[in-house]
Amino acid sequence: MLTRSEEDHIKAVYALLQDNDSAFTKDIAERLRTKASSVTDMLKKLAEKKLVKHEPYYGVKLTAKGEAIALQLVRRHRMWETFLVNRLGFGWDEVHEVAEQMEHVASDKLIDKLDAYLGHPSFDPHGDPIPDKHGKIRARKTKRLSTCMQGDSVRIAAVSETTDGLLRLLDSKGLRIGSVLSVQEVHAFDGSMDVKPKSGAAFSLSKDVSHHLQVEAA
Amino acid sequence: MLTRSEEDHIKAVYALLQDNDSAFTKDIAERLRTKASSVTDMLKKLAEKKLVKHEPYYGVKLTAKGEAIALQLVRRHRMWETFLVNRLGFGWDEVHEVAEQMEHVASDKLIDKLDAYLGHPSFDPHGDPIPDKHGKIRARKTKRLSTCMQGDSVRIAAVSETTDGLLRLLDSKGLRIGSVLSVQEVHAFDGSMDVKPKSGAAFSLSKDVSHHLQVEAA
DNA sequence: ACCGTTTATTAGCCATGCCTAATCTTTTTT
DNA sequence: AAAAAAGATTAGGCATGGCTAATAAACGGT
Ligand SMILES: [Mn+2]
Ligand SMILES: [Mn+2]
Ligand SMILES: [Mn+2]
Ligand SMILES: [Mn+2]
Repeated sequence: MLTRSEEDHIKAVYALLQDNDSAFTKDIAERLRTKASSVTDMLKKLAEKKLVKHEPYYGVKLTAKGEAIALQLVRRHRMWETFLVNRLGFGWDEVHEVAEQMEHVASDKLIDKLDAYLGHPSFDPHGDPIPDKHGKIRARKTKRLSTCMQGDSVRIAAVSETTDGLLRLLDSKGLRIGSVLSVQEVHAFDGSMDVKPKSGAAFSLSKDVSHHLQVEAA
Repeated sequence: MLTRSEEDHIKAVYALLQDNDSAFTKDIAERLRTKASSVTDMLKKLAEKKLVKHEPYYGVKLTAKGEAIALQLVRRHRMWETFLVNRLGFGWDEVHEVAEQMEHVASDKLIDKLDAYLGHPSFDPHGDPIPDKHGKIRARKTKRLSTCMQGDSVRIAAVSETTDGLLRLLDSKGLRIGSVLSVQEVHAFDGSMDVKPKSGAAFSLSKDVSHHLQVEAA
């Protein structure tokens, strides 16, 4: 059995490996709001348990076993977020912290039953895919809104960074998963972007925001 | 914020105080599957936090603050059990361990929403009352089936000891919360009891079982 | 009233997970 | 190429929550 801290470290490594092919001590520490030295200690322990491969000074990767655990945690996290939003009526900006705790409840039967109860959802409230019980994730071809060009018409597929501030900002602009936007103009100066929703007036999104929106062709 | 271990100790003290007016180190240790010396350490810590009153060698009681916390934990535990049985379809003999973990998820909003989602249940799947958000428990006048006499007609109100074995035994006899029984005969020799359900043939219950059934007049 | 048994506490140890400060290594800048 | 900066690891310490063994207190039976 893994401790909560071990689980959180594995999940952090997994998350960082989505963007780069090695995860670094400093970034793990930042994600977990802890210190680099603590992370080094934990990486050593996880390496002994054969859950990560740690090349000191050169970063860390997950073993197959470690990745399977990470996927299970991601599954639990996103499943609980879905429950909280779809069943209990939480806002999508309110669920992250609670799911961060619930994901550590250890019971395979619980997650299987929850999965059925929720109707085997494929995506969480932030548009992120929910791995199935074998860890399989449905592949999608998405890109960041910030990489789109003038004239592109796109649908918001997911919000990649789960900070409540960003989610509330999207709420205030009426944006949600599934919203369709056309890119009117991209400003070279600050990377901001003018977009127009299907119905309603165009408005501007900062690069900070567009960078965190995953979109697919509409 | 309390740790999981602190919470479990407070809950154990609360549970023991239901039967006696002081809780003892040995019994707390037994309930938590830990050692008496570990309990002593924890009681000292909880006493410093003003959650218990500990008279060394003479047992421990809860302060008002401690009791409020215990009631909140009991509320969470029973609420999650209700969710697991009523919504996810778990058997009443399968939920204790999982609820033991879920009760430590700290979020008042979560429990309030869950309460509403479940329709403000007053009792958990074992017939135990669920404290309301202020810690109020609906009082009932119940007694152990083992104290009943020949001729008494009673309704099963709660199963006081939550061990899966007992629950499965009750399942096998077709007994559940709300079942009505009449006491046919009490055998002095072993304290066993012949009971007859509303419909069906009479059968015998050992004292071990009747001791753990809380009943009310039918 | 005493003695043995039960129960509780204390003393001392250990693993875990965190920290700061000191010491590498690697990378970047000059 | 050397110096500086950034990043990582190691060394050493601390709080938590366990444990066993030793000791102390309370209780029950004679
Ligand atoms: Mn977590
Ligand atoms: Mn999410
Ligand atoms: Mn618990
Ligand atoms: Mn219960």
